[in-house]
Amino acid sequence: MKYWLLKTEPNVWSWQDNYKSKLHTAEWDGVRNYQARNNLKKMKKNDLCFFYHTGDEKKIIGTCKVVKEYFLDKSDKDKKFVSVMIKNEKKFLQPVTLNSIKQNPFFKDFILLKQSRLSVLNVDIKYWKKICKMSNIYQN
DNA sequence: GCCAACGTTGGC
DNA sequence: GCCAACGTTGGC
Repeated sequence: MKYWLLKTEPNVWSWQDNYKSKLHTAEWDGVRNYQARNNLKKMKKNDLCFFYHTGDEKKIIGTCKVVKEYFLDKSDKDKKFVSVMIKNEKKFLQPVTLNSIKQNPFFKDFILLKQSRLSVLNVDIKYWKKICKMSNIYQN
């Protein structure tokens, strides 16, 4: 089981938009960066992802689950990029802000901070657990 | 709105 | 294949 982080500009596609979709499930499309695409291709069914809002928000809103592994992104005419299907899981009681992550030295090697332009990235389990604690969703 | 950090494109 | 010029992302 792997953990990921998916970035989106909430004006374009938000947590709420995804939640309003049938079965809270929607296609994660529009990725046009090869490194991000390669990460999409590594995602397995039931892997979990953080749902991150960029722009004015810059915070992790909640978690979602990969319910369908990668397939061709129909919005890409050149057929080079792929999508996955994701389903909303848990909305954080307390969204975890980029700022709070940056403040904590624990996260100094987190890819989120090192490659600010990468929109689909792997999350080490130690960061996953720590962020879940900060969100007040999970007890441990 | 600016700009750093990347990515991409196209001339050579 | 190099790299200058240009385009994009996303944090500030």
